[in-house]
Amino acid sequence: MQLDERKMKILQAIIRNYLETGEPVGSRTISKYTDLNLSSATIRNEMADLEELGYIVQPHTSAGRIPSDKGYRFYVDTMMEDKEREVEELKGMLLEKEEKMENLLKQAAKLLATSTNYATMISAPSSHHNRVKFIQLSRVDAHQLLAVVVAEGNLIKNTILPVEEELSDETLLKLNMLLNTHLNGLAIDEISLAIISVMKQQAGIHSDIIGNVIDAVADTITHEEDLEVYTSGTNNIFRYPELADQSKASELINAFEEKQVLSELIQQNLSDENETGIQVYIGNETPIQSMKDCSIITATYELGEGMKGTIGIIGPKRMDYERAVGALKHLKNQLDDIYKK
Amino acid sequence: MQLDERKMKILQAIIRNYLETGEPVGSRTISKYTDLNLSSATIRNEMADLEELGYIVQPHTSAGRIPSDKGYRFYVDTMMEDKEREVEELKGMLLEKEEKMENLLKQAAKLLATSTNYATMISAPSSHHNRVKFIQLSRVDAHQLLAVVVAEGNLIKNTILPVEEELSDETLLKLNMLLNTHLNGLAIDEISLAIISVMKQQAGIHSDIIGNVIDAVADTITHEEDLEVYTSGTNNIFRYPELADQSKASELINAFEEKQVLSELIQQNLSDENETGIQVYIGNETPIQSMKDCSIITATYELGEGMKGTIGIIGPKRMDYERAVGALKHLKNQLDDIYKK
DNA sequence: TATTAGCACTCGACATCAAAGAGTGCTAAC
DNA sequence: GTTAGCACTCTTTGATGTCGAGTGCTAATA
Repeated sequence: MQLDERKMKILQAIIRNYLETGEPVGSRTISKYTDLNLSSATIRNEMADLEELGYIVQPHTSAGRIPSDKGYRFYVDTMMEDKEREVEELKGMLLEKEEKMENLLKQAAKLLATSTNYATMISAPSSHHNRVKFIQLSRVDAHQLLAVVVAEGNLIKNTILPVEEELSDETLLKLNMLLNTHLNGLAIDEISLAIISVMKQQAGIHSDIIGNVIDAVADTITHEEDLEVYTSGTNNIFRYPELADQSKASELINAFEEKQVLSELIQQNLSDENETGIQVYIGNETPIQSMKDCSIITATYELGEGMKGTIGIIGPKRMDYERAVGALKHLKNQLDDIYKK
Repeated sequence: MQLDERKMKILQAIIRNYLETGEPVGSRTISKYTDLNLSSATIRNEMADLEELGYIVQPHTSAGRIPSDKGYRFYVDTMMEDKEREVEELKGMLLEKEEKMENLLKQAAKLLATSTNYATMISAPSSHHNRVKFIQLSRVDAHQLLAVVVAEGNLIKNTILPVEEELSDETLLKLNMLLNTHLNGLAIDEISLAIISVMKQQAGIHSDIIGNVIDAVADTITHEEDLEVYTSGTNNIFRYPELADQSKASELINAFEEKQVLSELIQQNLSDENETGIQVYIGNETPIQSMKDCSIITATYELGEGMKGTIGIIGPKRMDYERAVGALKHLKNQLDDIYKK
């Protein structure tokens, strides 16, 4: 059995209707809803076929049909091919300038959540492809050194290093030279043990103290930033009865609080990346088990210099995909533009 | 009418029972529960008195009684005076060492949440009483300076400052000297406009650029850190039916996500501070409107050098206060001890 | 052959009703 | 002051019946 044009139309009608109402949709509704001019009986036959093909399911005998994951997938794929509907309203969704990146991200998540009524998340861009621009060791007091590393994107990392013996100004200068000549211009993830050991040799392998300092600086640079993820509008899940029952809500909320869980999503998004930068995961397609009753839309944004982050929408499977994708694109573009200016 | 000893015993029995069961408690239960050897009829009379005094309420006619806020308050106050019950189990609640404060705090919140089954929060200690230890300006490139400030507690702040003209090494050195001589040893919240203007004068008022740099450094130092608050176990609220209905849960979850709201709690806790460092807010006593159906217990911890933070438990009004307070004290002590070592 | 009308059937949603049970307040007796 | 007894109230629970939406199937129709 094939999915002919009429079946497609009917399927689309079913899904559209279900997205709007959230109620299983019956044959009579479709018979009136579409311009196919078919009786409900015919529709019933077609629906039986669509069910057999796996695009729709019946919650129980003698109920209307609702889309299956496969059905949604079909809908999203055909929809995505259509020319994007410009949602006028979304144009008002504008990010304001923010000094700190953290606040910018929080703002973005919040904006997205309020304008879509879904839960949202955003991850801070990762920076391990950035290049080291500047390193400096300075003496805070006799037993403490301060190491500061500046990388592309004005990313600053620093630590206090305890030292057992006070280092002379000369040694410090020498160390600074050494670190800068070897590490400047390297991407953070290019710094290897080999380079570190070369530096140690040049510094004079006999000095443990200096070796420790070099190790500590290298650690500081390469140390993976802790995952920074911000969420907003978590409580929007209560708008959708299919997600709002206690056990599901509890699981979801837990996932939102344990940002660690969301990193799955970020990984997945970055690895699935395509031309548009937009991913749609429906139901069981999602990488996060606790969100299998949800649909997730993610986008990769880029704050320049390879600093890629993920912004996403998490909502019920019957979400307004067009609008959600539109909003996400709109925001992604704004984020991408920020660096260019 | 007075609260004589017998009434007190009955009240305590009612509350204890209600804390355990979460069900309105009737006269017959108390008659058997206590060692007072009174019939249920007598208890009924006493209960009528207690209701008149405002310690207990009836959800509806012909239901048992539940404690009012006033009742809980009485219970907590008398309980707090009692010798603290040592909860054996809590001794296993131990913080592990963590390099980064952020992770330590997250761990503390999580530990507290899992061992109490309530929602928890913790705020990073504020640092504006800390003293400046070390300031350094360095040139990253022709048009960018890096300013690093180290304060007590090895608190590091930094910024990149754009400069229009390249500053000579000499100027930079002079600026470094100036900044250090004037600001070292001052607490962050002691840095005033007066001091800044003195520095500007000494630097040579005619140079706008230098003035701007000084301003920017002062900004960096005094800039209030963004509120850092971590939460854990938010979904524990679903364990308590009285908090788990959709509208309440949604409101609560929103409060937990909008960390800003929790800052109210932190302010309140820091200003109400008493000898024990522990606060209990019951129902309407809480500073956060959306938590008026909850009880909140907060503690002030100190990571040394005046860096005070707040750790708190948010649960239903019928929470196990003794256990919660015990757990909070236990954790507070551990946090306080970390600095001492 | 595809479509449609008709019809019996299924199932959830909802309202109604009765019975059970917990608990009270009051009165009168101890 | 305490208690037994009793009528009364109110919630909870389950059973029952009705309604309506929607189906699948069959037979008639274009």
